Amino acid sequence: MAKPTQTKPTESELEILTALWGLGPATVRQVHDKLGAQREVGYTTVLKLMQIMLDKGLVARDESQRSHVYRPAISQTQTQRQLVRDLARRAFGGSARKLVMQALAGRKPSADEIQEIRSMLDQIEGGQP
Amino acid sequence: MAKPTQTKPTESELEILTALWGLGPATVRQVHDKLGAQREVGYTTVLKLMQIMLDKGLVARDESQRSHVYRPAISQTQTQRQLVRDLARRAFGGSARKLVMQALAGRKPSADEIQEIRSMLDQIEGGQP
DNA sequence: GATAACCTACGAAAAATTTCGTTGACTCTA
DNA sequence: TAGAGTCAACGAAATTTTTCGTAGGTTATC
Repeated sequence: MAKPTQTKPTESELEILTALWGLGPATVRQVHDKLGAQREVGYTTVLKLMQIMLDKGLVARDESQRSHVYRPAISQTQTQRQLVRDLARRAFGGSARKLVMQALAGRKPSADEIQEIRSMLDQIEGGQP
Repeated sequence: MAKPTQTKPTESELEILTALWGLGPATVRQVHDKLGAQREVGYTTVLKLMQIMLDKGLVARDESQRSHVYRPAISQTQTQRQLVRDLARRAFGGSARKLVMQALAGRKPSADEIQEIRSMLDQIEGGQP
């Protein structure tokens, strides 16, 4: 059989993954604190979610300490790309281009950011003549 | 009171909205057929969803015909921006820039598309000196 | 060594979302 | 005008996601 088709994280699970990607390996409490900065959420709620994510294979953990240390088990980049593709499909009729346009239009990127994006475009262009 | 904070469409609701934005005013059947091209889904399921969306104010409808004609009641652009912002927050630690980079990297945009994005960047840059 | 603080596990409720069967009515066609 | 096809309404089940209380154990503190 091929790869078991990566489970798509729910919204809450995604928030936790993002926290973990940002923090690196972390305990439930650390994740809870980080999320708490954004919104109200109980400690055991986060714990339970992370246990569920363990089952699903979204995270892994080190149990050698009393406070288990969790880490992401799926690639940040791959997950992000899947999500972008998904949003493009669901809300932009499949067009990632339109999504990008909208993301750019919706903000007011600084000159630096624009420069960065230009570089990326250059790179794409140059890399695939 | 201010605006009632636009209800965030669920995933299914979003697919329907996208269909409606694409089709223009349309009947349940038309939407159902359009969705059916992408995935399996029952007619009454779509009907029910659209009725719920009517309640939520996500769509409006013209009941003067036997087959009611639905149309989106929220702005495509505004909704898309909100969704992008939301995804940026949940999956990219709040950075729309990273989201854009990922969207660009994840595809292989044609030269035309790249050109289009460049133009957009020019416009942004020029418009806000 | 009692008490407080903290941790995991777990069950289960609560809430949100999705799905579909059934009913009663209207419309078209043979 | 009988029958087939279509439609909206609605209730309710099924499923998924989120939330939290409680129990039982470990560690730190007084």
